[in-house]
Formats: sequence, structure tokens, C-alpha cells
Amino acid sequence: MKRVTVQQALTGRVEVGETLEIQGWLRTRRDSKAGLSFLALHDGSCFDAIQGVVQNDLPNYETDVMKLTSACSLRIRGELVESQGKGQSVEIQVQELEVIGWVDDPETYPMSPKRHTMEHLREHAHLRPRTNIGGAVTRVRHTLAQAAHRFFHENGFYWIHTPIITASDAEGAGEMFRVSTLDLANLPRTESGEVDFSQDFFGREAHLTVSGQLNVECYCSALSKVYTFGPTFRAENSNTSRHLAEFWMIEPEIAFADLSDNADLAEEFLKYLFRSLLDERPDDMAFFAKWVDKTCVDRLETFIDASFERMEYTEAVRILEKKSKKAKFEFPVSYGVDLQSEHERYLTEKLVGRPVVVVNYPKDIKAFYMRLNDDGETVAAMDVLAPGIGEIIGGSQREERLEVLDARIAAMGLDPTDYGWYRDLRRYGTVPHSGFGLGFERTIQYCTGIENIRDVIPFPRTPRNADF
RNA sequence: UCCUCGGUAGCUCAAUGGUAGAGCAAUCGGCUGUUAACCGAUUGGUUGGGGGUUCAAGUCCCUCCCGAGGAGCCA
Repeated sequence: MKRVTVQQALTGRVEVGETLEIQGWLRTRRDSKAGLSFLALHDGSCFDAIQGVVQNDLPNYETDVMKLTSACSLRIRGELVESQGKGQSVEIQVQELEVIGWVDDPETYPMSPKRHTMEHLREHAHLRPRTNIGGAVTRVRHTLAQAAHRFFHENGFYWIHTPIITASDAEGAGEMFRVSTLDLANLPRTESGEVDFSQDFFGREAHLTVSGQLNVECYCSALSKVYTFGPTFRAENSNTSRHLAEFWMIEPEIAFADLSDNADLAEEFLKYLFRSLLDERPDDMAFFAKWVDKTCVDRLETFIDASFERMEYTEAVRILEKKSKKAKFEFPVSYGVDLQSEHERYLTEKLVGRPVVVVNYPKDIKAFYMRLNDDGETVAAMDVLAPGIGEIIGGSQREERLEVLDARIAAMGLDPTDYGWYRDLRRYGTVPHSGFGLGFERTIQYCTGIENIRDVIPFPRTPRNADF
């Protein structure tokens, strides 16, 4: 008797005629008064459920089988046989069935065997992985994460575990969540009446990280090719289908590399991810193509075959200005202002029809650490824009020249003493280096066509919502 | 945070200011191998909370809460 997963049973690990044992959850039960019932059993190991056929002479047919409802957990033993029906090649002729867990009050079980809205699934995030779409998203997410690590490993990158808690108070990538053990009802005060963080756990203010970039630059300046892959936190009050308060970001950083190398890396990396996904999860991708977004598989294949579209910011603005009347933009476009969502969408969706890299933005709309170009006006920044999502990657060549970095820090009104260790990288053997941040959830959205980012992470954290 | 649209049965949605309905799910019965099975019946409601207008409010007004789409911020 082999105990196997549904995936193993369906893919030849068990020969027809062998007996096997499978454990899982019931998706549906269909009865035929020919004296048999059909059970669809899933265990998450693959998209498909396996069909168990139960004859009514089973000792517990009336007492157990006829009472089964969706989501009951079961252990079945039986023979793997070729199916007499359509829709599956093999099925299990059940010889023994054991109910492990019943469903309490089936009428109110939230994942009843019918179609549900994404909002409903989200409100039951603890049960959502049992659904077709919940399972498919989970496997796709895993596959993309594994592919990311594999890509970097195979290309000589080292994975750096950058800190979740940071006392760097000037990363400048958005609002931060405070980390503190102070008693909120009884805050220690300094003589001038301000909160005395010297009495806090770290002896100073601390927050959850908004990016591992500054930390990973340190390791880049020693191990040459590195990356982080971990959770990041933004306390922005963003209520959109593209933002989470807690999300996962992949941030590679490469030494002796300019912006063009950076864009090459982004392109090669994304293609590797998409190729892996199509190769490894055809079952789940077929489901998304059928029920969620008919174009998702084609989109990935096109991306893999095509070269990245690259465009200068100046060029992008020129095109947008030319098209602004026809496209009826709500906001005007001109050199020196950041592109609005509608402009980004126009570029990637209408003009190019696939992801596009916009490079060399005006320095005033970008971060202090981005490398100043020779024109003195722009910085070596890049944004990868994807149809339906907008910015999926943000990156840049970093400023490696200490005096230029200091001038930028000063010009932006930042305090150089906050950047002591970061400046040291430029003092001791500085090198040109580049990197980017890829929003992991946005990548999953792009691959699956799922519209709301809250549906591609197990337990989404958003303003006013940290349930589960 | 701003704009727009929503909140009615377990779920998805109907309902001129005048008796709250349907489909699915669930339960029961029928059906000779089903595939989101099918056919019949039954059960199922404090219409998001609070306040107001009215003879009468799911429906109109005020307010709060929650959700979605878009914007800003960004990945």
C-alpha cells in the first residue's frame, strides 16, 4: 500500500492496478443511484483533484459517505484504475474510506461548492487556500520564489538576509511602522518634553524596513553580486489594488555595473521567472488563462521571446506630449514632472503593449542615492512598467562618488551624519554599482492576471486590516 | 487621505415610499458512470450600525462602520 499525494497518483508514480492511500479534503460529492458516489478529493499537491468512486456496498456507505459535504477531510484506500468516465484518465476504486474531520454546519461553511467573489474569499483568508484559485496562487507564488532563488544562485549571487528592524531613519522610501517597547500610556519624556527614545529597546527610534537596499549595498561592495528577498513594510495609507502595507521585495545589487547592466539583469531575471513558471505550473496557468485572464500565458510567452523596450524619460515625455490630446490625459505632461499612472499605462499598454523600461529621470524627482548623469540634470534611474500594474520594478545605478553623493544629500536637506556607514562605502574602495527592487506580489499579479494584490499574498495587510 | 459606486437569506443578486423574491449552497426525495451533474420539494431574513422624515422606509435625509474601483504615494 503506497501512501501518495494526488499529484503522484495522477502523474504515474502509481501504476494502474496498484492499491494506494490518499489523504485530502473533499471538494464535491456526486451520487448516482446506480449505487455509487463520485468523490473529488484534493490535497493541494497539484491543481487537479482525484476522483474516488465509492460503491454502495461499502460498510460505511450510508453512515459516512452519504453524509459527506464539501471540505470533509478523508483518508481513502483503493485501487488505481482507468476511469470509465470522461474528464480524468485514472481514478480510485475506493475499498476503504475513513472520515478524519467532518464539516460543522455545512450550510454556513464559507467555501461552499459554488463560485465565490474574490472579496468573499478574501474575507475568509484562512479557508481560501482550499479553493481552486487559492491553491493555484499559492503554487505559483512558491514556484516564482523558488525560481528567483535558483536564478540568483546559478548566476553567482549571494542571498543577504538584510534586517527587518532598522534604526536607519532616513531611507526615504515612504512612511515607516515604528518598532517600540515603550509603554504607550506612559511615555518617557526628555526635559524638552519630547518622547525619550534613548529609553526604548534599541536606545533610539526604530522602524520596520522599507527596503533592504542600503544594507545590501554593503554586501555588494564585497561579494559583488548579492540580493535580498524578504518582507518590506510601508505605512502609507494606500488603498489601491496594487499596494500592501506588508509585501515581499526582491532586490539584487551588482558591483562594477551601470544602469544598462542593471536593465539587462532585470530583463534576464524576469524572463527566467516566467519561463520557469510556464514550465513548472502548466496546470495552474491553464486555470488562470481559462477563468481569470485569457491572455496571461500568451503574455508571458511574448515577453520571453521579445526584447525589453527601453526608453529615455525625455523621449517618453516627448511622446506623451505629442499624444496628450488624442489620449485625453487628465494631467498634463511636461519635462521635470513624474509620470502619472495614466501616462505609465499609456506607455506600457497602448504604445508598447508589453513591459517598458524608462530610464534617466530628472534628478529632482528621484532619490538621493541615484547616480547623477553627465548632463547634471538626470539620474541613472529606471522604472519597469507593466501593463495593468504600472511600476513593477524601480531601480538605479547608485552614486559611487563621495563628493557627488554628499552634494546630493545636502541639496535634499538630509543630514549627512545619518549616512555615516553608507558614505563609508564610497570612502573605502568605492565601485560603480546598480540594483533594483522587484515587487514580488506585483510580479504574481502580472503572471496570473489577478487584479487585486490582496489576492496574491496569503494574509494581506492593508490600512485598517490585519485580520488573521 | 480624496473622488465615485456599493452593503438585502450561508453565497451572488432582484424588489415605483405600500405583503422582502430568485439562482446557487444546505436538507429531503428522484435519477444505471457523474464532471460547477441533472429533476422535484423543503428550510432559510433584526435589509451594515445609530439617528431622522413619513400614516408607512430595504427604498428618502444625516451620521458612523465596512467593501470595491479610480487618484495620490510607491514596489
